Amino acid sequence: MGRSPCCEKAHTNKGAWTKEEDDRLISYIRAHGEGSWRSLPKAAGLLRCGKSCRLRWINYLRPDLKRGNFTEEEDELIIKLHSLLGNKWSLIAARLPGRTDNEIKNYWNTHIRRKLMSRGIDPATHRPLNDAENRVQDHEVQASAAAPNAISFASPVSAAAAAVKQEQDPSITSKSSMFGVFGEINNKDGRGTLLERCPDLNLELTISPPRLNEPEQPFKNMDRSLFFGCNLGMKNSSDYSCGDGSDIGNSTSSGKRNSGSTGYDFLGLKTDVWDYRRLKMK
DNA sequence: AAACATTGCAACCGCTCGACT
DNA sequence: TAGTCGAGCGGTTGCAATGTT
Repeated sequence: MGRSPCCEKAHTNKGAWTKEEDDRLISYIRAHGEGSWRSLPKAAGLLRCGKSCRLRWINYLRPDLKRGNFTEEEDELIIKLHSLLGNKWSLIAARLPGRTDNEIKNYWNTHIRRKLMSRGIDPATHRPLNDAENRVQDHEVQASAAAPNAISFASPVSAAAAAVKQEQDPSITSKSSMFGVFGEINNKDGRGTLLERCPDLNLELTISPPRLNEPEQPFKNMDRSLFFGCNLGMKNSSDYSCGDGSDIGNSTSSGKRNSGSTGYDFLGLKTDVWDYRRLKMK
């Protein structure tokens, strides 16, 4: 038995929204609030899919949206956030009040990409376009790590695939870390590029400790658990080391282990593993 | 003025995840 | 434990607006 469709497609409108539909949606949400998108269209008298209503509200009708052109400051902030987060548009949007993920995504694809290209910067990697030396060879890494030195939120599947690849091919280094933090810090002392690149950027990430009793062998449970173990490429620095989870899976460890500890010390918080899903923007 | 090409963005689609039963 | 639902996300598409020839 398959999952039921989100709406009866035969009886729903598609395409551009009319003024009347907008008014209906606005007045319904004003009266009843957001949520229950599945039942909303019927209750509001709209011949639309609930998903479509949600999108229309979030991306266009919400009263707190900031319309109009992006400012230069917003441009730069988006670039910085993208260099750190990759194509995590919702996370980027969370740092830009009044802007939506869809809007930022479109803006990135139409304006900022071109802007970076004109500066000679690869928008995918945030490195100079002719910086061949820095090209990452592993395809899996390229697909999931939009930005070297960036935190990647690779899927468990691709992470597992990377792990298998790494086991099969020892030449694949920690750059293709299965646990989703890619790239290396290229500073001579091996410290802090990630933070130094954007010293004025306040991400205010809320990081919670890992769940207790996290499975010790993540491979057995990879579809349910993605570990945000990481070394941030700072494997030679005791200041920035943290779990990359590789020892858990008996793979090559690329993280520096704190002596006498059962885990790594990420930002001073000792832990075995991190779950990126618990990383939330304030 | 017309035809064609390009751009920008709203909307859709498919997928994933957490919650619930 | 497995199935289902509701919600959210990122990639892609379609089309109107605009620019160019």
